[in-house]
Amino acid sequence: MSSAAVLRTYATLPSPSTSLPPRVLLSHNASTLAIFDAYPKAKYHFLVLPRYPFPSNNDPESTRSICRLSDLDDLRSLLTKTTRDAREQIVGQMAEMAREVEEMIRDEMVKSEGWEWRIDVGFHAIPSLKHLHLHVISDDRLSPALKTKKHYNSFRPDLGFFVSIADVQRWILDDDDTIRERALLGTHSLLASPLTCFKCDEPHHNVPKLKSHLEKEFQEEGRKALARIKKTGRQRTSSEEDMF
DNA sequence: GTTCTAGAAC
DNA sequence: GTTCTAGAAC
Repeated sequence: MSSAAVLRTYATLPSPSTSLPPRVLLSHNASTLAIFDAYPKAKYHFLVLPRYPFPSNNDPESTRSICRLSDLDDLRSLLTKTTRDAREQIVGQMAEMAREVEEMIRDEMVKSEGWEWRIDVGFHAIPSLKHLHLHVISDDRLSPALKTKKHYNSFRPDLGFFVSIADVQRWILDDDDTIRERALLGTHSLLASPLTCFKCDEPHHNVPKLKSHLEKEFQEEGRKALARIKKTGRQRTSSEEDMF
């Protein structure tokens, strides 16, 4: 399947685990699905989708939905069309599933590479696929499917096109329309921003050169992390541990 | 979102 | 001459 509606198809399945193969479905619960991104833009890249009908936290068994299907088109419609209570529940459930996915990714990182690296969790301001989806993506950005400047810039954590889940949760708490409107101003033109490394700001002439630089960044991070683990027995400092 | 490919960039 | 990008088609 490869239409723009594929995510919506997944999100409306009454029984995801019997309809989707394990190479597509990572996990699910009453309100959300976690799936493998079909064209991963990093070593680890998953999507978290709200299911429809979306059940209320107060009545998880009910088949009644707390929002309309069209309210789940994208981040903008979630933030502008749903009730405050509904969007709080939807984003809250998505964030919870994203945390579970992060845990699975960290386990895999330790198994495969022996160290853990950053994971970014956020939405695209202007998505190409219909149905709200939250990206959970490792910050190596090393993948054969990452081919264009657009791909790369759409996941830059600092550009405004990729909107972190933390920002979205803050807007919902503040419940301020002006903040929300300003925050959703991410435009397509951002994707034409110059190619620079989001870790060290170094500019690069084209995507292949950027990709070999990212490979170097990853190797170097790994070298440092493994050295620290060897020396201290753990990767993070005690103050960093408190954040997890 | 991807694939294909013409022509720009080098 | 080859590599790479970006717009059209899907």
